[in-house]
Amino acid sequence: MARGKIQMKRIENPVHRQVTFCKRRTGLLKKAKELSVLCDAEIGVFIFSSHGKFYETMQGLIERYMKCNPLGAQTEQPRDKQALDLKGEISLLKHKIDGLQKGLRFISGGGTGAMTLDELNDLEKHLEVCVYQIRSTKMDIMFQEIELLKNKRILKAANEHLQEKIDEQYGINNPMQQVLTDSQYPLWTNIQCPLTISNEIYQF
Amino acid sequence: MARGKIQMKRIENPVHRQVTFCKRRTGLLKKAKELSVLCDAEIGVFIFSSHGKFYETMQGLIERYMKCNPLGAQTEQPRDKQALDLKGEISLLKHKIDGLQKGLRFISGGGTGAMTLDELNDLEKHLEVCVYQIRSTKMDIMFQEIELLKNKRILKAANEHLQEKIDEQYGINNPMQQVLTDSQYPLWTNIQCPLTISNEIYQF
DNA sequence: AACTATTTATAAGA
DNA sequence: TTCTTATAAATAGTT
Repeated sequence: MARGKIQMKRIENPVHRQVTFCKRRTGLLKKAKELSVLCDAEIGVFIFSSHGKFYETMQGLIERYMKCNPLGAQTEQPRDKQALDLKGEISLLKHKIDGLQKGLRFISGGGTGAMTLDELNDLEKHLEVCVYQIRSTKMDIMFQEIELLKNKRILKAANEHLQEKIDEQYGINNPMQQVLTDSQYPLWTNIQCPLTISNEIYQF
Repeated sequence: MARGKIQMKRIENPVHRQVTFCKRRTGLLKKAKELSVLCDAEIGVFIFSSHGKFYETMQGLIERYMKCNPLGAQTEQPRDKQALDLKGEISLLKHKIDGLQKGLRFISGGGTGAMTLDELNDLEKHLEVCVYQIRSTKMDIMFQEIELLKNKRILKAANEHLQEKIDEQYGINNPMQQVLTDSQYPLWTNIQCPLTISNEIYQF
């Protein structure tokens, strides 16, 4: 938009493309923030660069990215920058899910019966995969916790109790570890494992 | 940005705010499209106006909103405009969910164990509510279909078969209708009903 | 919705 | 990345 027009097509020169990406990303986020402030709207933007790097912003979080608002009276101050980023990412995801739910309500409210069963099934399956992935991560964390206990040789009895609980829920012969590391879309359509795992497992 | 600067704060005059919202929304979507085309990036934007109206765009779908791409070789041509809009909304939701999944993978891949169990549980619960809402809509549709069959007095046997199937899955004494119309967040945390319902129910 | 005077964004160069 | 600057684009106020 300056010193000569450019064609609206992919910039082939990788250096130019990267520079333009940087500049325009900043511009887009600024515009999003302005729209949200001026018009009292909720805006979400998420950006994946061609290399897969992930940028995202939503309403209040735009501030952080745009360096206009230094967090202010945040409830807690994580130790390192990575933790801070992850906290931010989690907030972003939650906001995105909220947006998703709004979208769903919009559709359902607009015209009941307008969505076909097949379409609903697709949506459902997508969400199931989301839940499944979260559950996998949860299980990975739980197994890590257990390993930690084992290695430290503390709370031996507690450890056994935990292992027992897991065996109870997932079956002793269930090759859970293998299943959990498969992050691709599963082929089965019925997920029958319990949706939540009691938090008491972490009260030891 | 023209004929005088404006303050970066909420526009109090509702008419001005609405006009600015319209103009800047268009501008934001255009910028998003340009960034995605020029830099080969995946961009998602979703906008809720203060009045709650829902606008959204993601990469390929920006075209439709910006009227740069008249759908082309689409698989089917819905009869009325409303149906077209809903198809669009559905696609948008699917894309958003895809984005969500990418975000999840990004987080899990980045630092395993960096997310706490509690945070994962929160995410999981949110998604469960999403799935639950979809399932509710599915059930509503199924009950409608059954009512239709009843009223038309056709395929009486088939109807009974369908009712049987549903009773089988959800329990004859389960007050499903009442549960389904409650669209607020449920208080229970374990959803144990089957995640999918066989599509054969629609092959009659 | 249009128009247009200005402000803003940004392409190219450093 | 960051800065500069000439120019293209966006848009605030007006019609």
